[in-house]
Amino acid sequence: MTATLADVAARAKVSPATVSRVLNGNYPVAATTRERVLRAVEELDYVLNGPASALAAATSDLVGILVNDIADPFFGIMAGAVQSEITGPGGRAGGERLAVVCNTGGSPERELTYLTLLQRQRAAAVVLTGGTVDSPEHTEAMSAKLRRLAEAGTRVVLCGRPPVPGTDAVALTFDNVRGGRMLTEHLLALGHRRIGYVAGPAGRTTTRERLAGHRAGLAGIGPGAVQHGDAVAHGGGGAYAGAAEYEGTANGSGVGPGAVHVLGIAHSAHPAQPVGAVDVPGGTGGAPGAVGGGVAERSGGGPEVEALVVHGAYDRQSGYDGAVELLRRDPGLTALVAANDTVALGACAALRDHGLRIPQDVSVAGFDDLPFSVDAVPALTTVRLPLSEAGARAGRIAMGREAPPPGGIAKVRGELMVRGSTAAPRQ
Amino acid sequence: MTATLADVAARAKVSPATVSRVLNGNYPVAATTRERVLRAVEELDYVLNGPASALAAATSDLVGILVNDIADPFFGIMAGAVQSEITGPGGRAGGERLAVVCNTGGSPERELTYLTLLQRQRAAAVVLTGGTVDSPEHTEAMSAKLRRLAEAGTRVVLCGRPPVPGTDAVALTFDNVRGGRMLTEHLLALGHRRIGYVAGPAGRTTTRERLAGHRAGLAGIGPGAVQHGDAVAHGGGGAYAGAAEYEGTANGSGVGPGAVHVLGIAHSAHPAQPVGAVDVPGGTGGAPGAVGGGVAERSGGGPEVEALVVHGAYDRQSGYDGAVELLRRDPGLTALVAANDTVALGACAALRDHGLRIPQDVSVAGFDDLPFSVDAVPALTTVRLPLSEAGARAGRIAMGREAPPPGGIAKVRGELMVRGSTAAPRQ
DNA sequence: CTGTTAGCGCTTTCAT
DNA sequence: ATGAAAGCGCTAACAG
Repeated sequence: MTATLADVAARAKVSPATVSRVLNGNYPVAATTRERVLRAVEELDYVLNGPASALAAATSDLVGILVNDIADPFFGIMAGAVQSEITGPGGRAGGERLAVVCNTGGSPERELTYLTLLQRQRAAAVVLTGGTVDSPEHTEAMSAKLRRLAEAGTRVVLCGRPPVPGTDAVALTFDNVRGGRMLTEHLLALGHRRIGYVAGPAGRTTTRERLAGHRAGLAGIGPGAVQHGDAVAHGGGGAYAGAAEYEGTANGSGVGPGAVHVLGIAHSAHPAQPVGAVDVPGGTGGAPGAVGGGVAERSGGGPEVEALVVHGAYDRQSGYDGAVELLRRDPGLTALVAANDTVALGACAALRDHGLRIPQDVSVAGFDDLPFSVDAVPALTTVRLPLSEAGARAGRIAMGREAPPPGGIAKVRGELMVRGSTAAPRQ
Repeated sequence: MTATLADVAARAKVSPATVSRVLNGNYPVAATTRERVLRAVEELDYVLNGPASALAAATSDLVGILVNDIADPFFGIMAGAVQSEITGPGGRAGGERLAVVCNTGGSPERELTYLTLLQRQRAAAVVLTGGTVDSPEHTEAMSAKLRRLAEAGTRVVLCGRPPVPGTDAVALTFDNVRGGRMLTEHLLALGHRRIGYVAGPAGRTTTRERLAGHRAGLAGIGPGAVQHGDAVAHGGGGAYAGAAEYEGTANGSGVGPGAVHVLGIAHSAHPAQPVGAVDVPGGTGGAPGAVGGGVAERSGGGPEVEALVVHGAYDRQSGYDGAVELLRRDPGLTALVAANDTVALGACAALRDHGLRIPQDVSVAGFDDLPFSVDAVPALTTVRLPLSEAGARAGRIAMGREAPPPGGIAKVRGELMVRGSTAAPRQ
């Protein structure tokens, strides 16, 4: 019923091979012949059979993009950027490449399943975005799977995810540790000493990294401990650049024009009143990225700082619940750091519902700098991640249009955006 | 290099046919044989060749999802919902179906191109989300393309998009007209008479529909003109149900428990000072969904109401620019309706930058009720669209797991969410 | 520059 | 319940 290449060949009075050559355009064909073929294609309304083409050529036009949750702009922005780069001529028969977006919900099993499915499709490339479950088993399984994909000729790029040992998958990782640290150091510099932290789901790389940054900040670890000067003023879009000890390949957009270099000055912290982390009751059900959620952990903030940490999903509800819980644990806290902007918004809502003003009573900080964050009232202090740029770069690398970073790993930095939601604590 | 079905067959000492049958599981195979085959698959780390399978079986596991902008949660939410429904066993060899998300950027050409690409892949189904360019040419081209896809066995479902005449594609359309009207009637009922409207890009279905609703509201057209009672109170999540004259299949989530039936009462509008629509200068460049943007149109609000309409892209910047422009045209306006929530947020920012308070000085309303809208300060009055439910339904229909609505067309209603951003005008 | 000839790896009658 | 064999529609050597 549907026209085939042979039909076109017959109508154009050429061989199937010639039609194929015209369509793929990678082979010299006489202009007049090409004309004839193209006309036949038109007349027959012929559309190439993708599977047949892929089978014969042993390659496909499909590019897989793994995301935890496509409804979350964090992933949507990256996926869109990847997609914009894989697009354009280059696929078979002059066609474009198609993005297969796989929603894993953060589940390790689904990640693996989708990878198999993409392998089955003989995907040209696969881009894995965002964090993942942080366990040796999953890492091992992932490693094996990615190795197999690579063997089969599929290019693998990680975007916003830690490198996978044992593979040569290119990794564009976000420097979450540094970002988390900048945020907390910013708050410490403002004078905050009782800082709550609404973390993401336990057992995930992003959660762990950001939390580690927070703790490093609290502990005033190393020469990088900072004190802000002018950049502390809120309301603007102040930029922050870490000191030189932060290694890693910097992403081009990491440092704004108003960058402020900071010095290593240790903080005297509030006398400790150690508090173990608690989980947010409820609120994490069914949320994408909600994994585990029952793991309590001890604060690593050292004896001089008070640590208040709760875990929850990467969603608004968890932010709300987490803030409520933290307020219960320490009604005197003066600042809240959230796992990301969405969580921060939820936390803001909880604070308001408790009659607390932001930032007069409690400062709030997020992470990611999603588009809506600047429109929060007050605008959210956060760490801007160059999601779009990173996604685009991942896409180009996946297409072989850009050389991978040296060593196959690039650490992409975020930029501290100091805005209205953080200020010095009262009195 | 990669193992093939034949390799598995050899190792399991059966014929390729048997391996195929085991893998696809739609055929009786002796338990012991199956065991043997499965073990061979394991041992060889065999992964089915998708293209070969699709070629032989003449079907694929791919489902296309067309979106204007995957980075926009409006589309992300729908795409995610579609994806969650097409997932699960049912594809070839027990594998799942894969979602091919195509970012059209709102471009008609790209819509058509992607449809061809999906046809080439012999996609099992295609779901087209959101509005599109509203021209006879594009509709005609679309119609032809969809017809051809349907002929080739691809199921086509429209989600949040008007039906395409000449096709039997199932359409789940949003009742944007009604939503737009509810919003404007809500403002009129509050006492507003000088209402600005920041519309989407000219020439798009969604823009046209929402604007038509706005104008219908202004004109107090027909028996459906409304006056709100208790539901007007802001701050809550009041629900609104239109009068019975609204035909169309109602979506289950369209009407909340607190629905208020309204009566046909005409509004006396402010003496007219007709103002033609103007375009937002700049700000629409490169934005997804930005199409045209240079088309001026006359107000259709009738002689008794003052119409202030500007067009722009569906993004924050357009909202900002649009509000600035409207304020310039009429510094005395008391309310602003935006094309969607994102645009509304931009408008809010502009108002604040002009020293205007929301809602005391100017009321603002959006459309869609995206997740962040409730966290705006004040929370945004808007029309909630059941994006997730609609997407899920579209997915099920595309999979043949749910019967299409009678006539192949269902009108999905939005729900008016009255919140803090709208109030009675001053004095 | 164009035609011929083999497959690519799998599914599916049709036998047995 | 299993095997044999004939393609599915296209590409890619290899001739010419």
